[in-house]
Parts: sequence; structure tokens; C-alpha cells
Amino acid sequence: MSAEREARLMRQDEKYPLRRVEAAIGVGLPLAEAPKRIKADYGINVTTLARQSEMEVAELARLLETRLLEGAYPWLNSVVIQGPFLNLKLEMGVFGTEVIDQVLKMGGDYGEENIGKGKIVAIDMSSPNIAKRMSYGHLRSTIIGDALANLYKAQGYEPIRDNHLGDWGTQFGNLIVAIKKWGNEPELMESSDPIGVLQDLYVKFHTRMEAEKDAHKISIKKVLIEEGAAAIPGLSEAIRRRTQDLIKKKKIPDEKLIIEDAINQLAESDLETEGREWFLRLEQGDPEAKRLWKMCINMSMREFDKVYSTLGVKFDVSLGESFYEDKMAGVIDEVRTSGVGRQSEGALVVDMNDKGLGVAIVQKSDGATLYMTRDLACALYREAKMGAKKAIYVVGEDQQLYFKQLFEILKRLGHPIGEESEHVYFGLVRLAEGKMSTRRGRTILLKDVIEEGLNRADKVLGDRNHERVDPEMRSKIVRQIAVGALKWNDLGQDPRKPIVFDWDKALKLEGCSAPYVQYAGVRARHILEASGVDIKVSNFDTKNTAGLFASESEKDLIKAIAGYPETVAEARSSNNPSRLAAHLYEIAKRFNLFYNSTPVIRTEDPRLKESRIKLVAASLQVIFNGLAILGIEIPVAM
RNA sequence: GUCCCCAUAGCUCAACGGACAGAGCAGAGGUUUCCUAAACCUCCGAUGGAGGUUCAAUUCCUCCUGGGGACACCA
Repeated sequence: MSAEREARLMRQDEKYPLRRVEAAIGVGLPLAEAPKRIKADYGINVTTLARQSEMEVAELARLLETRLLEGAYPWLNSVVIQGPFLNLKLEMGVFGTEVIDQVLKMGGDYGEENIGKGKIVAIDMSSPNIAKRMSYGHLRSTIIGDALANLYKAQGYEPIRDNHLGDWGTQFGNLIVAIKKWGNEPELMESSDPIGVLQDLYVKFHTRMEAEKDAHKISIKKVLIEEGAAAIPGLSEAIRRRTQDLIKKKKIPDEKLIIEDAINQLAESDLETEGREWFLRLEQGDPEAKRLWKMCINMSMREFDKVYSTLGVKFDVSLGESFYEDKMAGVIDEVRTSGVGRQSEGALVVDMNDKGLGVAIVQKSDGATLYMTRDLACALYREAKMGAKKAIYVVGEDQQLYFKQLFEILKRLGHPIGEESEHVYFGLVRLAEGKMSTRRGRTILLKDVIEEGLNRADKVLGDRNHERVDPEMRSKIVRQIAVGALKWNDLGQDPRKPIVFDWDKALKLEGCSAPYVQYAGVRARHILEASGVDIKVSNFDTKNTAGLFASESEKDLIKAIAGYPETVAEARSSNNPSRLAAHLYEIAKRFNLFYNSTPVIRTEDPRLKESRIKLVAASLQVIFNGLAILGIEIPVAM
């Protein structure tokens, strides 16, 4: 349990009713919902606490029972000691009224807390590469990052969504070479799919390059076969190690493998050389290089913005890697003069072997910069200019070591942002055939997934006759459902797990899915509309609550609503939106149970009817708030 | 070779070290004169292996097996 939560458990003045119950027990232990078969609402196991205070378990339980009973709390029905458990039954009329009242009072703010106290957190997210189509993998970073930003906002932080575009690097040299050799600029400008054209050029470049390399390999091979691997200069240590590993695992003859690796290392293509030269020209501000580069960026951003608009994701800043180009000299200087880095084999490196983090290169031996240089500059910029105290990088798990290195270097340079920053990694998206690869043309395109999602949602919506739905509204509903389903696929499970892409799973429209939760919201909204009650008003008669919320389904629903604020807190502190998604599913499920078993508008007793309408209103509000954090909307009809 | 993730039902996923391991899909059966059946109910079904720590282990530690990833001039 976090220290944060422990502190909250002791505060009697908490605004959230469940926390007040926990505070009344006064031992800093969280309440858990009792399992169904136990006839109680909440329980705590006092074993650990008894040990700590050197008391008998039973003795402590009795002590706490007495304390609770002496408090004469109106929300408390009874306390039952069962083994090491202290179980509480609540007076649900009173407790439920307090919970619902709180929800209706706070409205869209229900669940919020000011943990962050305005602390600025930069969220490094989405980060697609210019001139490449967005693949399904980019979706993960985008929507997990967006959900995290919303979570931090709800907890009183000040998130900055930063789209760290991949708009710089050697690949632009390659791309320029490809455009010049095989491209047709007027056609490119008018193409309906300019990124596709650019990407094809990029793929062509790689294919040709590989072919050239293969040709070189044949000639190199001749020399090698005559003179042997021992004659090869410059075999890097990494290749030697990898080779040994392969030999051990697959038992391939030593000499042959070394030859293969050496050939790969030595064979350089002319295209490769040309690409490197063009990137150098770009770095030096060559007008032609700059013009082509800028053209690629403009075409790409138009495409990306369409996707972001469909997903409903907005960025606070979109500072690509190129933005940090003129800020790199300072970083390199800082690394050098601080003594954190040293020269090695001509490159500027930081040795972190003492921490088991190996060696990271900050500047190449030819003086060029790389990813690490740009990320260091970026972190320092966020700290100094944006006032960020913390950065969260939503990037794939294959870069775990890299980010550990980045944070360690920042720490060594004495920048506090290095201490606080986190790499929220997500498992890579794989296809049944293997890892996705742009170069091999083996990807799931985000726009295809979105399109398929729209088709499926449209089909399921079918021709249900919603009299209020005009065609324009219908397409909005279809989009809300499809995007919801897509987001849920990522946010509904622990992002760390690698996923094998599956159409049916990615666009699930029933069961544990966004549409399920959205549907519960739609049902709730329609009850409220039919009831004609102003749901914004919180005007419970708190003195006359006897007999309200007496059914199991009402009690269960109230408990789920009462537990919502703590779930938001947990989801944020663990950087895991799936905790929130799981809770929303639980609320929706309990709402559906309630919906199926309990009449609302048709309730005879006006007092009971009013209480149920308010329970429906509170349910809708919580579902709405939670889905909003996940970036999912509730349609007007489904 | 070193390091990092992961392993739960036929499949996809849950479970702050705590009560009889929960869902969804698939399979079998049921529920619409009643606030939308994208819903609800019933049944069937699981912690990779061996040790250890603990009052208590799916959860923590060690080893093994099986997947994925990383390890100097890519991003």
C-alpha cells in the first residue's frame, strides 16, 4: 500500500464516504469488499496489525469492534468478527445516500483529488515517424499516453502531452536519396496517399540497399574463404559475443558464423553512403535537403492529424526531434565538461557498467548526434523551459535499457528530472507471422483498423430504429463505438503485456469491452430522460433514508460507485489505466444487473423511485467520468 | 555470455501477500406483453516444474523449462 493511501485512511475529513468509513476504524487499513458468500459489505483482515501491535488477533478485532460501535455511526448497521476478519455491514440507506449525494454534488469532478498540487508532468507519447504510415503500434503509445495524461490531470497534476515526432535522423538522408532517384514530386503532391508513396520509396531504398550489399558480400566472401576469419579487422566485440551465443544455442560451426557476420558488417552499399551524405547536408542546412525534408513533414502531419482527430486525441505540444537540433551542442558540452562522459573509440560515451547499464553513446565518432543526444536535450528543455518535474515516456518495452541509461545520465548530470521520470513501457504488437516491420511491409495500418472498426460498429448498429438518430448522428455514434472498442483493447489490459494482433479482439463489441460500458451508460441516460428529473440537482432528504437501497443489486452498485475514487488514485500511481477500465466494467456490470432486476421509473413508491433515479444518475456520472479519462465517449443511443 | 519482461480455464485477460483464484470469448441450456437482448441467468472448465520465506504465496526469493526483448556509433 502506498504511503499516499495510508495517510488518506486516517483522515476523518475525507470528502469521499468510503474513506470516512475507513478513517472511523482508524488503523490505517483499507477496506475490501467482502466476498459474496460472506454476509457483509466490507471487511479487513487484522492479522498483520495485531502482530505489529503485539496483540491477539481476536483481542484486536474486539477492540476495533467496540471502537466502531461506540462511534454510533448512522451508516453502520453491524460489525461481525469472523476469524481474523472484521466485517462491516452498512446501513445502505444512509451510506448510499451519502455516496450518491457526493457524486451528484461533484458531477464531473467526482473522483478527483489534488495529489499532484499542480506538478508539471511531460508525457512523451505517440511519436510517429515522419514519412511512415502510423501502424497499430503507434496507437498504443497514443492512447495510453492520453489516458495517463487524463489520470494525472484528475489527480491534480498538470500534464503536458508532447508528441515527440520522429522527424530527424539518418533515415531522412535515405529518403531524400530515394525521392531524388525514383520519386516524382508533382505526382507525390497530388497523391491521395502521399505517406504510402513515401513509404514505398523508403522500402525500395532498403530493398536495393540489401541487394547491393549482397553483391558486395559475394566478393568479400571470396577473400574470406581464402584468408579465414582471423584476417578480418574490426570485428566488434558485440558481434563476437552474439556469435558465441548462437554457436552455443544452435551448434553452428564457429568459423562459418564469424565469416557470415563479418561479411554483413563489412559490406557497405553505395546507397547507404549516399544517404549518409544527404543527411549530413540536411544537418548543415542545405536548402534542397531542407525543402524535401519539410515537404515530407507537411504531408505526414496532414495524415497524422486526421487519425488524431478520429481518435479525439489532442497534444499540448508537438516538438519533434529536429526541434532539439540546435540544443545538442550544449548537451554534448555538458556531458563532456562535467566528467560524466569520456572519449572512447572516438565517440563520447557514458560508462554505466557500475550500475549494470553498459555504455551509452552520446556523440558518434564522426561528430554526429544520435537518439540519446536528442533525448537528453529534450529532457533538459522540458525541465528548464516547460517547468516539468517529471517526464513519462510511453514507449515500447524494447527500449527499457535505453531509458534506464537516459535517466541515469540525467541523474549524473545533476538534473532532478532524471530521478522522477518513468518509462511506461508497453509490450510490442506482434502479428501471428512475427514482429511487425515497416521495411518488410509487414504491418497493421492504423487507418485500416479504424476503418474496419467503423464497418463492424455500423453493422452491429444495424437498423435498430432509433427515431432520434439522423444520418449525421449515426456516423458519430459509429465512430464513438469503434474508437471506444479500439481504445479499450489497449486500456482494458495491463499495457506491459505483449499483444498478438487479432482483428476480433482489437474490435471487440460485446462482453468485457467499451461498448458494454457505453451501453450501460446509454441505458442509464435514457432512464433519466424518461424520468424527467433534473439530474444535476442533489437534494436528498438525508434524514429519511430508511429502507432505501435495500436490494442486493442496489447495494452492489453503490459499493462500486463508492470505490471509484480510490481506483482512479491507484490507476494513476501505478501508471496503469487498466485498473480503471476493470472498475468501470464492474460498475457497468452491476448496473446491468440492477437494470434487469429492479424497476426504476415504474417504481410505485415515490420516495423509492426518486432514490433509484438518483442511483441511476450517479451511475451514469461515474461511468461518464471514468470513460472520459480513458478517452471514450458515451453515444446518445446504441 | 550478461541483463530485463512474461507463463493462470480450449482461447484472450483479472486478482495492494490475505476469505472458496474472478471475467470475457468459445461450448451446452434458458430469459423479450415489462426503463434498448451490444443485455441477463444456469452449467462446463485453470495457477508450467522443483524448492524456499510467511500465520497466509497466483503474488516475494532461488533454480529449471518454455516464450519475447535488449546488450557501442539505428530509432
